Amino acid sequence: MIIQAPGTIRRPMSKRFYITTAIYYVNSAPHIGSAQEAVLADVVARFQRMSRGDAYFLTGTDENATKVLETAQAAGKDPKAFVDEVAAEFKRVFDGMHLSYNDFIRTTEPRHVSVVQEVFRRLQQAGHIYKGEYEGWYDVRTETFFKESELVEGKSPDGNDVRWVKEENYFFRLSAFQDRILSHIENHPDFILPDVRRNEVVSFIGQGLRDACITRATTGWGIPVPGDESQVIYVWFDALVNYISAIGWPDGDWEEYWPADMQLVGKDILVRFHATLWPAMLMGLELPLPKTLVGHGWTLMGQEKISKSTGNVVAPLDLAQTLVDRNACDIDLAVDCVRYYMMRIAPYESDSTFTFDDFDLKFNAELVNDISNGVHRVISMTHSFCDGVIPSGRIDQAIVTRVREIVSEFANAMNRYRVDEASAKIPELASVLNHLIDTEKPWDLKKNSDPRLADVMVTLAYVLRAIEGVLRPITPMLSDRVSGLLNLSPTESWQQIGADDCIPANHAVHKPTPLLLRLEKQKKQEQKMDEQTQTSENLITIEDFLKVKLKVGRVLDAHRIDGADKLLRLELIIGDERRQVLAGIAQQYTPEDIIGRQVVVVTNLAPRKLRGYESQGMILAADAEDGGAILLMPDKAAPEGTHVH
RNA sequence: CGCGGGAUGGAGCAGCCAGGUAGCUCGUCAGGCUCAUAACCUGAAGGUCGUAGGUUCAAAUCCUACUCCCGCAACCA
Repeated sequence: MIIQAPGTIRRPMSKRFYITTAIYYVNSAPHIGSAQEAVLADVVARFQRMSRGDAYFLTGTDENATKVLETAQAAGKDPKAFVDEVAAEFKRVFDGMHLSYNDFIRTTEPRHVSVVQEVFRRLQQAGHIYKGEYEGWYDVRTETFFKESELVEGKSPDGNDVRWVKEENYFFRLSAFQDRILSHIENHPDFILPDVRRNEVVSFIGQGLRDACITRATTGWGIPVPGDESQVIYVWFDALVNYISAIGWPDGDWEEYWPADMQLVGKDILVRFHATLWPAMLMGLELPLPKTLVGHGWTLMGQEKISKSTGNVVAPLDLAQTLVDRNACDIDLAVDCVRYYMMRIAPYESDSTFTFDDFDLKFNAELVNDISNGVHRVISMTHSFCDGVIPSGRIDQAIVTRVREIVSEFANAMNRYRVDEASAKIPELASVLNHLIDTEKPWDLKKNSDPRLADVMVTLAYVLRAIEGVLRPITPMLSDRVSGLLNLSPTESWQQIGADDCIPANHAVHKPTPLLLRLEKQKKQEQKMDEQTQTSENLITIEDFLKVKLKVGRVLDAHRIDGADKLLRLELIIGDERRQVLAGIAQQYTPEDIIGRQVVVVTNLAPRKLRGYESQGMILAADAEDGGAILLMPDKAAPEGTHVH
């Protein structure tokens, strides 16, 4: 959805306000955390369009990772078809969330690929890229490099033969930019926000930057290195370029956009990429750096980080749909309510927490009780006391002052990209409205035919109009409904908010209709059903289970591993087979404890290397409450190698 | 001593950088109102601001040490 926001009709300033999100890795559809970042940027963009008349908002997808190829193949799909599918899903969700992006870039698009290659060429010509070698002791069997210090008696830690191997790659002289980046950070306090993140960046860079290996041997997916088809460009080096490829660099009118005013990314990808590699790349290209990088925190699900593996993913559109299903409102408003909630809990310095209970709470308390009901009160009274016409009267100047104060606090927060702070101003404004109603008691004025009724009613309409305006960047559809009820056109520019003439004299409003309805307490039954659905989705068949080969084994020997305080290296005998298995039980069990004991072993688990040792299986243990492990063992001795079901 | 963040009434948070009566939301209790969606408004109770020292006329805020949590990184196959 490319939205021509009302504000953009006005003549853009010499340089446009350019805002970007990170581009999203196409492993799955956006969850509430990644969508939140995009909504955050959208809110800033919409605010800028209202306040300065213009903003250009870019988002997109990151599609060139080598992993994409594997994921697609695992799903039995052609990689291009796979990324097309996921990118389309991102667009569907972003459109559904009312994002007003001006452009959606995909890193597999030719317009991006050619620019990445051009960036590579220019940096190479300028001497910032050189061909180098990765070299080290290579274990051919496990395809792994080892340092001299990691070798055990001239062999790999697993006992495999190793040989000295060199692999050629291209390197970017990141180290050469270290001091320039540091001094830029020092001279531009707003370059990295918040402060916490800037400190992290400074500390990271201060430890010394190493040149970055920016190419990989090709696997047939990714952007080929110009002039060397045997290699593809490392996915991060490729992805960062999207911010300039999307605006047409090096041709076209990219200077209208660059440098970006605000680049919004998660704290995880700020330090190593957006605040180091990216500025260095730009310096190498002799391009100015973005004005501000914002590294936001995470929204956690309860106590846990949102992740696919723990299954706590909440799809934002599904969350909106639950509001519809619970008869709170229609889908357009439901989406806005999710947007509102996301902004209210938007993490900035620290992480924030999402819970369904908190969502219900803020929905009822703020969106329904304060805002929607406040709107309804004013419109209803206009009808029951003034025949549906806002009379002409004098707006209370004390209220005007208070409203303008809150509106300007909102704007100040938005200009510092503190959308969380800004959105907290909305219930404040609603509270001005509700408080005013209760203190002025229009019903008494009406009963006593007090002429002050007109003044009060127009003041109420004035506050309502301001709420409509301030809500607009966050909840555009809800704002439309409010201006609709007021029978006024949407507030277009920020300067109109709280203006003296924002309510026409003797203005007829529409009939009151509640916008949002309260949510009843989620019944326990429903929650139970949710749980059941989840479990049934997680059920496996007996065939699935039988894929896991479990056998009884005995611990022949056990050793601690230097530098590892949780891991034990166990020598197991399983039937006539011997295996080395690593287990994270060292804090509960000493080697002496378990030598000679029988354990249950998963024998067909793919081997994995830990601390330089290969683990060829997994022993079963229960999770103790304190996070420790409780080993499972046969009730009575069973011959080693016995199958377990 | 791997890096970083945090500890503030029952819950979730702000205040700390630029020391000076401890604030917000939710919850609880009491009252009010009736325009409105059992919504709204007012008031009250509830905190020795993790612990121990220090600096200062004055410390939630600055300094030191300690305890406990949480991210990341790893060593949770």
